[in-house]
Amino acid sequence: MSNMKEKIKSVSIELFFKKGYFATSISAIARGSGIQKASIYYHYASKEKLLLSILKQTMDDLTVYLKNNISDIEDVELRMRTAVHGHVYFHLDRQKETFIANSELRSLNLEHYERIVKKRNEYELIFQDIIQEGINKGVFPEGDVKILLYAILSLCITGASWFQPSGRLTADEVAAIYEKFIISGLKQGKL
Amino acid sequence: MSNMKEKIKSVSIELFFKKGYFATSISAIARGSGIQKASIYYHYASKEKLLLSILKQTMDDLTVYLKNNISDIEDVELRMRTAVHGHVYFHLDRQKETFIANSELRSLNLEHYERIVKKRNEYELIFQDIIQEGINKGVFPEGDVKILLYAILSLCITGASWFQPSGRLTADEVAAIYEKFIISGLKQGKL
DNA sequence: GCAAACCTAACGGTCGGTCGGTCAAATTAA
DNA sequence: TTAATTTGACCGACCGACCGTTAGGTTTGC
Repeated sequence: MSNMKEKIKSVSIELFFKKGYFATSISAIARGSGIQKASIYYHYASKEKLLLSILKQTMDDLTVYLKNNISDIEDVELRMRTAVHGHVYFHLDRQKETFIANSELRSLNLEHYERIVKKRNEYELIFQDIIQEGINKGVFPEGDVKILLYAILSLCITGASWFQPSGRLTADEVAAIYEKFIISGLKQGKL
Repeated sequence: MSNMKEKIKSVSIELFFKKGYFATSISAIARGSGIQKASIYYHYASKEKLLLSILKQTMDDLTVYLKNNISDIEDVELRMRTAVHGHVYFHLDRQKETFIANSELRSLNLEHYERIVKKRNEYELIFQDIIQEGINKGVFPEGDVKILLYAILSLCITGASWFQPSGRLTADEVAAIYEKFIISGLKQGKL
């Protein structure tokens, strides 16, 4: 993997995050990368393939990260805590990519869209299984698993949109706050 | 206000919601409205003014709705409950406009952007005041007001992105669930 | 000397926006 | 009451700018 290919990707992440996919031109990406726009096509077949490559990598990294985090944790509550913490942390740590992954899905064509959604579903299923197991074992009270799932995931995801790395709280601190908040909510009572 | 002007706006909301602002062309809006694209400019001075008009109206309606809801409620906890419930309900009831208002802010130029952000800040301040008053009066425990605020607002807002009006839950039911969840979280303990 | 990495130049197409004109309905003037 | 004029709503044709993309030539490092 050449340096320039990575450079183009990181410049694209910056611009897609700030302006959005459609509002970002290939020329702007080229300008930011210090090359001519035609040269982009030596590294990426099309603008959409460039976006796809960002989304694909982000989703893959996210899933691997989650699996590694919870793989050898037996206790359901602790597994949930760890999963939430990691979820938040990843979304804050890689704020721009995850924001793009959530806002530019619709910019993909149908085939690519379905490829990414499939990955996202696999990721969500891991969370859903933990919640369900928690309910089955009586650790969490009965509740609407789907609503719980979406509430948890979206709460953490939007955290990424206001979080400022230079702010007074670190990603780990925010993750800890959210972890506590969500576990409280989960154990609180019927949602 | 002519019929066609409203028609153009509602078609735009539909398209901006589905495809995004930049991915929606004036031609497409015209096609959906049953007129030629030149005629759009009889009703709106530019594409961006059209977007601005949607965002402006949505934000104004949202603020009026909130103020009306909580105006004569003395008890802080009840005021917070009502505010949250109304916030969620509005975002579900007018799902598409609120989604656009949150995703297409960056599509505005600086001047228009600041106009809308100012409105949003006013809205958020109402919430923040309720939280702060609750803390002052000891109804809610000490906590980071800003983080609480953003957690609450964003949780409700993202609800609008997965909510399906034809689904098994009504907007009011979802609002009730979120209301309970958030109040629990607020009263739970230090965030 | 060869291939990877980059360039210049240009392509067709679409974009937001403008222009002058049409045409029925409303308004005014006779 | 009718003729003349204005107005509101819209259209078809067109503009320059910019878009993503391609073709083909040039440089650079091994």
